[in-house]
Amino acid sequence: MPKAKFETIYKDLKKKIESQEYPYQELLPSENTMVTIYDCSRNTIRRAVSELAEQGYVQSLHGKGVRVIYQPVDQASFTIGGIESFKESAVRNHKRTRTDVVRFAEITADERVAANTGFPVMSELYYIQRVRYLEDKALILDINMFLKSEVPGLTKEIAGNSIYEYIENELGMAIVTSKRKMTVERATEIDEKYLELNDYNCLAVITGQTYNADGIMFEYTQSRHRPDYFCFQDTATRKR
Amino acid sequence: MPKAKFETIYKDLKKKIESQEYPYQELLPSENTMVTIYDCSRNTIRRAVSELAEQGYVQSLHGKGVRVIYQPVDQASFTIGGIESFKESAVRNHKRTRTDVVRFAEITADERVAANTGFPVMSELYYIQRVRYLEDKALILDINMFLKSEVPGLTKEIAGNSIYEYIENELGMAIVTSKRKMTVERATEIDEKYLELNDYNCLAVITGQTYNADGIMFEYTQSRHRPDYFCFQDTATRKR
DNA sequence: GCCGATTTGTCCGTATGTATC
DNA sequence: CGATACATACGGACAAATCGG
Repeated sequence: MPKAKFETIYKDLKKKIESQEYPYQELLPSENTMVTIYDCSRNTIRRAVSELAEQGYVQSLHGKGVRVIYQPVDQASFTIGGIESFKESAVRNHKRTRTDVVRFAEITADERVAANTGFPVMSELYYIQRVRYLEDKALILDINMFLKSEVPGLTKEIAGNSIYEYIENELGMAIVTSKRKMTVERATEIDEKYLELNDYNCLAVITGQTYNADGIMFEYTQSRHRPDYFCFQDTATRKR
Repeated sequence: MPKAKFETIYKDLKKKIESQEYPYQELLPSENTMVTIYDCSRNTIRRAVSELAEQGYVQSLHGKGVRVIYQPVDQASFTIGGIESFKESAVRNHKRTRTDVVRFAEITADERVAANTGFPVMSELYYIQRVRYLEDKALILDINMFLKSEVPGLTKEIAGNSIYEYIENELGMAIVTSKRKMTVERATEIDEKYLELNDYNCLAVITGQTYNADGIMFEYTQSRHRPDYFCFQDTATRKR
């Protein structure tokens, strides 16, 4: 799958860092050393390393070397700076999951929907509400809208499994960029109906817009999370 | 300030996108065109564009061009995928701010603190609690710990202004990487004492570790936000 | 403090591959 | 098929930071 050279190098380094062959706070081999190890140009090494830096695995220090700053995490967490589906992150954490589709409809975007989601007015959409269970606990209420023209043939059955799997494998569509916004909102009746909130009166809400490889926004999602099982991770680098 | 060529190009493009000279959904000039515009190599252009893609401003489409996917935001928001201080984001949004330092102490990290923060046991630390006001509303309770050896001479007065300004301008230290974790937590008595939570019983909590240019973790922060004024933005790209 | 070796940062020119139109 | 546009890769040059002698 990774036919690009820099990517195989990236993955190899990442694996060695995660297995602590290159431990926390140590320096990676120098770029010139890695050039001979991987038999490639310095630019290719630099590309792989900068990808690692983006993901918060390493930090490069001018004149000194590239230091590993990755520390293994214990807790189940969502998305370390990438796009990952519910199912994928569950598998990564070895958890049992279930999904209930509580609503599946086809709608046309009116003014209000368009303003909220970013879809053009009059877009034909699938509207889906799902409850996500992890180890038999209802943790997430997902509201998805998909552009019918881009994601044709969506069914309730597919929604019960993994929509992303369908989109990528069946439709062969590449998902590229996702813009997300995290807020905390008051619980609604719907939330209380489907999720066990104990006595929390609010939820963590992630709303997102996803673009495909044609630059078309084809998905709007709102993920409403039960507060005590929610964790969102992120790495940032300062722009001078 | 931006002495690097790719960075001036990056900033110029960013400005043109934000001012909608290059509007949403349009294509940027092709790489070869920009090579003649900015009088540089294609690599330099690509570097600038890939930076924009990382920040969610554009998306490049193989064989077609580079599409603008930036949309202006209305709401006051914190950090669009970067490291930004409270003061910086306030200024960016043209808001009036105030900071109350409610606690300023020097402590030594015991086992428990070390385990929570990631500092080594026995580290000498500054411990700071601050309440942040935006337009006279108490929005954030900040708990900071700084490594004394890396951030010497910190005072209550500096904490009342901007610690990052002190670190970067006075100490000349470069802040590079920040790892953050977002969760939602139940409100504590301290939270209720300092923040007006209305009847929210939880808060948005961002905990983070910051590394300087030497790869040393010099800061641990916990930012406890009043839910109704909290927004966190993020852009992700899918790794194939 | 200076000098040289090492290491990362920036930039260029070029070649080739691949997707789009 | 050819032209255009982005993607990957190479090799080389010089700058800037770090470190040891």
